[in-house]
Amino acid sequence: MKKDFKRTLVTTALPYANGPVHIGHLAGVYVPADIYTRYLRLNGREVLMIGGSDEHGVPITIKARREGVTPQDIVDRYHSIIKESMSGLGISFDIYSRTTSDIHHEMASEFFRHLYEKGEFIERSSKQLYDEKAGQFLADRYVTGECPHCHNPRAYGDQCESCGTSLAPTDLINPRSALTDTVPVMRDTFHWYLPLDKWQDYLGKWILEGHKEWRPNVYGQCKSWLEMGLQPRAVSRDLDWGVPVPVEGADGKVLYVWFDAPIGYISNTRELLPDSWEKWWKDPETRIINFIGKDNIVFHCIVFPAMLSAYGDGYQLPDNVPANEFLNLEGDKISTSRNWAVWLHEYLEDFPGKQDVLRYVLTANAPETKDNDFTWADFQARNNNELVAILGNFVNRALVLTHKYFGGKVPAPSALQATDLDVLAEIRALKQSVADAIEGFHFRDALREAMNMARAGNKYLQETEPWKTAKTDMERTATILHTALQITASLAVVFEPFLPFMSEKLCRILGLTDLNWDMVGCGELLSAGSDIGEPELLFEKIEDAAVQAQVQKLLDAKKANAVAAWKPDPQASDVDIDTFGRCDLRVGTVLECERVPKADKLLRFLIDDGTGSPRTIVSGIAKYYDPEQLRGKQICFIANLPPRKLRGVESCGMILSAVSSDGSLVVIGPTGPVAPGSKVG
RNA sequence: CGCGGAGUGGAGCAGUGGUAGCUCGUUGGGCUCAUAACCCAAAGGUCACAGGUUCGAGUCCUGUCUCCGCCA
Repeated sequence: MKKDFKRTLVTTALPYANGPVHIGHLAGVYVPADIYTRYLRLNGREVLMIGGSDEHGVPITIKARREGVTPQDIVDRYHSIIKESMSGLGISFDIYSRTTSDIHHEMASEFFRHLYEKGEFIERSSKQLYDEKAGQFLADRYVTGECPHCHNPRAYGDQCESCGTSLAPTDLINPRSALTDTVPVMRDTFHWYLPLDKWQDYLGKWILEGHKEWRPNVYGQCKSWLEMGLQPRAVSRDLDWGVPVPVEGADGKVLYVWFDAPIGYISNTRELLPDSWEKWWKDPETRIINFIGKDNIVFHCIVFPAMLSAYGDGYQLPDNVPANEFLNLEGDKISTSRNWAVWLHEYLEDFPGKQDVLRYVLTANAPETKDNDFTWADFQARNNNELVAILGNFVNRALVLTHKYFGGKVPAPSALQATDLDVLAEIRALKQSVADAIEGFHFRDALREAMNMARAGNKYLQETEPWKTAKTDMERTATILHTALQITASLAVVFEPFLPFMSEKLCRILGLTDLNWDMVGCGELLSAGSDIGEPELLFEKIEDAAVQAQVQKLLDAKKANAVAAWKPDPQASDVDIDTFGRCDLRVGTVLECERVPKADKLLRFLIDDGTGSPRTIVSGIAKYYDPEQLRGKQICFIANLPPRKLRGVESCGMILSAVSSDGSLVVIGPTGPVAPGSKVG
């Protein structure tokens, strides 16, 4: 830290309350923020960790409409899931509140009014598309239509995902509302804008000159925005869900969710500390750190600082904004709407008592410099090969040996040898590395250095071999185990920010209380003669079946989602009766059916088509039917397709089948018996 | 199209001018206190591609390709 601040305020991006929290949120924001906060507390620093749900905005109203409930129902549901699951993972918020609270509405409202009265806003009118059936204005992305450039029929009002062009909703050909699929109309409206351009020089100097130490992704994106030139940004919306705009003539208008959400950091602080909240926001001795994901960079580095500066009254700007990149899942990007995610509340149910495993994996593989991938195979490997094999095993070795040779009491050491002094010195050096890494927001490095302490412990036992000295020299054995136990105690402390559940358990076994960072590396943490509890395993192996079940769960979810999203193909263009009549459709009886050798998908049929000479048809449906299932059945086929060779077998016609929403396939046949060769039409 | 980030041994990731690293996996050896765990050693990379600057480039410059974000 460049400057010696008195206290630190840690804020965490407010999760949007239209769904539960998943591993992407955790790896990006909450786990690193929690490590940082716990570390500061362990150092006896004055620190607050502020969190809460972001409960306004259009997507919540849409979800509510789809489910036929109120927006309040939606946010109540997800707020409690999020709050409970965060607590279950040991994310140690000092407060986790919500933006629908009275105090937040009051605070956000007052914030707007103050800026309004100071003349910090400009008012602008505009034309915007309006959905008459839904009775609301449409955000850009809720208008779809044909792209004027590439004529993709499913372009969004902000961008065409087919050709990548940025669009305005009014550019679209045949625009439709994504809410009701009706044709929107143009209406006049007006909004208040925060003129960011007014803060261009101030923010530019603050970031580009004052905060070169910010992460490259954060600094780079700010630089880019500043160089393009800041533009006024709307801070209100035409919507009935949110904080009402508190001025005359603003009926039907609410604060834009991005305006009110960051104020949530302040109102939540105030809710926690009604009398002393101000020193956390307005005292230059307070260091503010915003933990966020990369999608939030401009709001936290440009928009919110501009809001705070416009307000004045001593509000402090963040000292750092450590933004992480994104975490992918099994090679695909995490998506709430596609249900491609590992949900925290489900993880806690599926893996009870394994909170630290998730914390460990998400930290060890945190997307600090680029998008990273979470896989269940990696989750299992890190648990089994690192937590169990390295950390758990070292602690277990030390505890078991103590019970075996010294009846569960910390043995008194004699003179320490070079090996003993070396390993303790190494622990102290690693402690410093961990501290430096955490203070520099390099949590992945910090965790690795902490694990190196356990590695050093294993190496120490390997080199000193107390199980051998126990046969000849109990005094030496006592010294070795005394040292090994001190290392174990150091691990209990150093891992507290990362793996708080393991730390608590180990402290209980060791009888360690009142943890403090200074305890790490101390050679006399556990005094000779004190009792050590029965050894318990800190981590246990995770079997293949458990992770396979998780992978299967993901695949099932993906499939279920595809089924839910399935719609029949649109009707094809008209065809005249003569064209149709030229298709010779007939019924046949399956005489023989067998797999085509060396072809996974093909079945070879011999069909009685009434002509007396059986017809051969090859069909690519072997994945859906066993040959026996179709023998003797009657099926429909097209008789007059030109013969075609498939895997060397000549196929005379095509068997008709239907593909269902879940991708399954069913062969089409008559509902009652008919003569082979009967025409279909 | 624009802007920012990223592309490194089998996997996941560090590394911003000077002999290419870490964790896991693999192979060989050692140990046996420990959850078949631990310790040692080895194999394995044209650092996306093509040019350029430099005595020297994963690292700087130019171009190309691919992925992610800027829209909740």
